[in-house]
Amino acid sequence: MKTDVKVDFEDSIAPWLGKTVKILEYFLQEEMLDHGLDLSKEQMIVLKKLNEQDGRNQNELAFLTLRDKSSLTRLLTKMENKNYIVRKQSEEDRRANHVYITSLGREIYSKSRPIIQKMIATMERNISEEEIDDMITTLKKIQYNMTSKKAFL
Amino acid sequence: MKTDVKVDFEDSIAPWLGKTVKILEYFLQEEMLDHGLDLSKEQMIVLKKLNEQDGRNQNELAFLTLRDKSSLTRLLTKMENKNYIVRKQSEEDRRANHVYITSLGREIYSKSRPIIQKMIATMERNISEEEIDDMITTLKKIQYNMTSKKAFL
DNA sequence: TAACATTAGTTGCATATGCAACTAATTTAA
DNA sequence: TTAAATTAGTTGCATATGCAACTAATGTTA
Repeated sequence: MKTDVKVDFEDSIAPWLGKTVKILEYFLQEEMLDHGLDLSKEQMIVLKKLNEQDGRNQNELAFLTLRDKSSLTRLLTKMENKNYIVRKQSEEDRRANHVYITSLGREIYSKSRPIIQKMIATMERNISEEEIDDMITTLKKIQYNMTSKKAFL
Repeated sequence: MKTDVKVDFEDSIAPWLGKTVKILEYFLQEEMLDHGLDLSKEQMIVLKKLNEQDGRNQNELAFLTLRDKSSLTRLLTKMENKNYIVRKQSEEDRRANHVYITSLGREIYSKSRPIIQKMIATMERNISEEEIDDMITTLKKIQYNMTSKKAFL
């Protein structure tokens, strides 16, 4: 008989997820500082998305990075001040800005990659590929549960 | 042959973890607002720890909640202003403050519990207990990897 | 016990964040 | 084609956060 949902927060995945992510964030932050990189993890994610596909507009970037558009606005402003990106008003739709990564942005981004790889190598040490795949599968299920409309009925 | 660590960020657990946690945070935030609860998730975690054991000092609370002590200072100040907690200077060590949850704090905390339970029920829907336990096991391994000193050699 | 080191907590400075209200541009409808 | 609705982005206001430098109290040690 295991139809009931666990009642105690402690038994659920939630606090474990939160704690793990926090630990990863601390690791990343510290590594960034140690390497003298003037780049927050949030900015790094934006650079990553732009590196994959340049010229997206802010709406797309906000969606892709799971951020409120106002938060993205300010993030981009800081990145623009550091010359990591540039905004260019779209000619087809003057409300929209295309966002481009600069060569300095690419340089900084490429410097951050080894840090990410080190983090991944560290966290996945002694964990089998199968275990990792299983976890990703479960995470996807959770994401589906949280975002599908039926969940809220 | 699977001794190599995955090189691409996309294949690793990290972004899945980050995204899942963000989605959970959005859910929680929205539910709190909908229920008219003047309580952030961070404040909720503090209340939870105090509800378990009252009178801890700020250092302990910062450690338990994985927060910088300065961040905790400000969190507590806001909570004190809302009369959810009180600080009392320790008589044995006048540098330290004991932190106590008030009756209003307990009331607010108990109102938040159904929200947490709803979140857990939603996220764990159609996920077996075994799957959940496996995930927690893997999360613990990751936490160990990130915090054990050997990881940094 | 006086000098030094450590510890608990606070504050300045910088970053990131969400919601709601807003502007300006574009699209839809009447 | 003009009015209404929608959309992209910005800004005000509030929260939360880390690091480094700081104060005050306690502990250590010479």
